[in-house]
Amino acid sequence: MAGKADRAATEAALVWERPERGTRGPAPERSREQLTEAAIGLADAGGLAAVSFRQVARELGTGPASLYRYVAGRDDLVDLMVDTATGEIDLDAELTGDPVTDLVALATRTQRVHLRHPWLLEVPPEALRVGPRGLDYLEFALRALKPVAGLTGPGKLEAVAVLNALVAMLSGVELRARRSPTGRQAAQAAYLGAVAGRGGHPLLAAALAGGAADGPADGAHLGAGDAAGAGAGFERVVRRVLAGLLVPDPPVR
Amino acid sequence: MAGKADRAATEAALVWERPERGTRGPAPERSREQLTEAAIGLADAGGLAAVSFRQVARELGTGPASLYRYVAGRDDLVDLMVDTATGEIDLDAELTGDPVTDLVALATRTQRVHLRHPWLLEVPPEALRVGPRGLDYLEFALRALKPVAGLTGPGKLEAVAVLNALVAMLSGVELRARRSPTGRQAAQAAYLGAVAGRGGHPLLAAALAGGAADGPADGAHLGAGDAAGAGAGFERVVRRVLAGLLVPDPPVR
DNA sequence: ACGTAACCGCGAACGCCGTTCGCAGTATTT
DNA sequence: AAATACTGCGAACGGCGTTCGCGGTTACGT
Repeated sequence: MAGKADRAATEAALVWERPERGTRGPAPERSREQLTEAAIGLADAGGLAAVSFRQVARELGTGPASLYRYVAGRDDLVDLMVDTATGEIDLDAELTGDPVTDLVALATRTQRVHLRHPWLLEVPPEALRVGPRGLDYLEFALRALKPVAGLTGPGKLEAVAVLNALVAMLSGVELRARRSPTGRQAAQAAYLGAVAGRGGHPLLAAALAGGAADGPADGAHLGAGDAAGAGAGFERVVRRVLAGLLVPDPPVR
Repeated sequence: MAGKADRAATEAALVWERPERGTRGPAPERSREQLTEAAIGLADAGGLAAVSFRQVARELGTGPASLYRYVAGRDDLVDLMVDTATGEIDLDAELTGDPVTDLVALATRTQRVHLRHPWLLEVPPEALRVGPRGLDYLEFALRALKPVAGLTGPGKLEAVAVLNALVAMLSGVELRARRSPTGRQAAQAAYLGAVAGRGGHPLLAAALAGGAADGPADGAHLGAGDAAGAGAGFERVVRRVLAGLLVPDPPVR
């Protein structure tokens, strides 16, 4: 009784579980890989918003409806894009055996991918989206975490999640620092400066204006939480966070 | 020469810099606050996607076009929503003087707001969006960070950014753990389990299946990076990360 | 005092979006 | 040879953000 409806509901909800093509009809003229490639191209150029079924279809010389033979909807396409980008992270690096060092290196390689594909930061993190390459990534990170004693399995996964969130955020900072500020961004900076001068937020004003020990810090060229010597600071911040997260016995105070 | 065009380009790009109403015409029948309230109501119920100009207008008994008298576009509305939600974070708490303790407390209060307004996690972090209450929040965080010696001003802002990213991620974990898994989520969990059983990712399989020291960890009830005893673990993780981030001299190795 | 400039409300419309339907054509199974 | 399961895709649906333009209203400039 439940069999059929049950199967229809649970069966193949994710792309990874659906076969790329059936065994019956004519050979498909395109492939998931082609769709993904076209979509990533569009996203690299114009952000995730530029990835519409209509645009992707145009890129491939067909109509939007045709894409549904390869993919169940836009979500599937994004899944494929994310997993493909994840696959660009090099997982062949040798491990030194020191988890912090190895994860910092992994984070650096991950950030490079983020900088190459800024749309990754626009992907809504609501639904998780872990495909085959994502699983390889997790497995690699867990391998790097193997020597850590004080953490349970789920605890290690949580550490990886923290690392990913950290890399994403720092990549966003770096991206905004590189791009010449768009209208909105300039407006935010201006607003921030204006409020800082208004006197109600002295510490914020001080933090924005001064105190850069090593880098240029005129202040206005960066966004809000963005003010930081991002380039060289990346490894430093990641290392510190990981060190704090992985120590067997946390500092008590 | 540049005066007019320049002003038109830079003038009042953000909601906070535009007056709520002019001095000329009839009094507006509604207010930005009402729009914001309606929008937040819709978002609380149906996610950020449920916040459309048409829906908000319907909620207020008018047409979509009318809203443009209060707000320049959807982005402005989201700005208002975020800042209003930020205002729900209590900033009247006494500071103990220990930055880590004070920031952990702040993080906990922030998480409560995230859990009350899950749509906050769906807000694209691309554009920063810091309004008046956001500034108050930053000022408060910087006040808590005042005793920290080894960090420059921008460095402190960076630390706050890390904290926020961390809270957002952990809130997402907590939210997914509470909600009964939707179709997609269940599918992800099933896929994860299937791959774990396939043998190619032994460490991942182990991490998913075992090793929960204190909480229920059957594995399937959680998503991918989500496996963790999230509830009680929140403070622990935040404390560790902050401790690592704020130590004057980072561990060398 | 009064003309006019600036503002409010809003119906109608534009161009985009994701997605569904249905049909003609094609390859495989029975 | 019939049945079956697939492919490609034109047409259409409902929803979206946003713009235009118009009639009515208020306050400023003189």
